[in-house]
Amino acid sequence: MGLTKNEIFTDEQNEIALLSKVIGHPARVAILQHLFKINSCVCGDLVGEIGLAQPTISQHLKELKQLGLIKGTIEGTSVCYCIDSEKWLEMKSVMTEFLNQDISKGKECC
Amino acid sequence: MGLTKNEIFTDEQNEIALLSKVIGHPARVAILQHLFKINSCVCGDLVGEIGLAQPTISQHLKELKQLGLIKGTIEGTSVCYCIDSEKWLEMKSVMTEFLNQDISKGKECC
DNA sequence: AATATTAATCGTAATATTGCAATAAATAGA
DNA sequence: TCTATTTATTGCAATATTACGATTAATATT
Repeated sequence: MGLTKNEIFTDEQNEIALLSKVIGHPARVAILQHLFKINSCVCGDLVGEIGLAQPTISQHLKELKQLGLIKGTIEGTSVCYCIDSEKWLEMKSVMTEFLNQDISKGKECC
Repeated sequence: MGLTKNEIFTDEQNEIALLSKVIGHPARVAILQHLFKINSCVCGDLVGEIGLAQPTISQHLKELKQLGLIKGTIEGTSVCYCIDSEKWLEMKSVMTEFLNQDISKGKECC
């Protein structure tokens, strides 16, 4: 089938999965890291920075944008992208809560 | 092509992506949450807990196991699964570092 | 031994993802 | 206006993922 049955899961489970899925590709990780590294917008040099073809980068940017993690501004003939800090903090909060679940040692049986 | 070009990315980028990819499905999120919730091993009732068929659950468990996030112990005719706390903490560390990248407001341009 | 129970594996269908060439769209500059 | 530059979109091929029925494997129970 290839179709995830989202309807049987909670909103929280679906949100965690959706956020993680977008991070789940090294090109998108690289794009985000680059945006953090230059600590500003990137206006055009992403294709040179990451080693993928322009349409491929464009597609990854689209996914990041759709989720709201980055925003783009048209700047003449090029487009400037930067992290949407509000959405980033929201993701950080959701993911941190998930990751911080306690592992109690007492009841282990494996 | 459908084939991720892992070789052009750093080990760190690939690790972050790989970890996130496994979390990137609500069934696997639900399995992990359930393991945390019962705070012990789960021996057999996962198919009833999550609403997916037994082979599907088995497949998701396999992926979680392959990454090392859970471990299973054969217990008679059933199998007990629990979080591998060492691996979980490792993932938490990698993901937290990624998520904690600083968003400096000074140089925004979008 | 025969049967029941449980989980893994196999096979398969449907859908999603990745990547890129070709093309289009939009603006800047000559 | 014409051309160059840059990004988005389209179309397509290859591979991956998701889901499940059928089957297998392994152990428990009778």
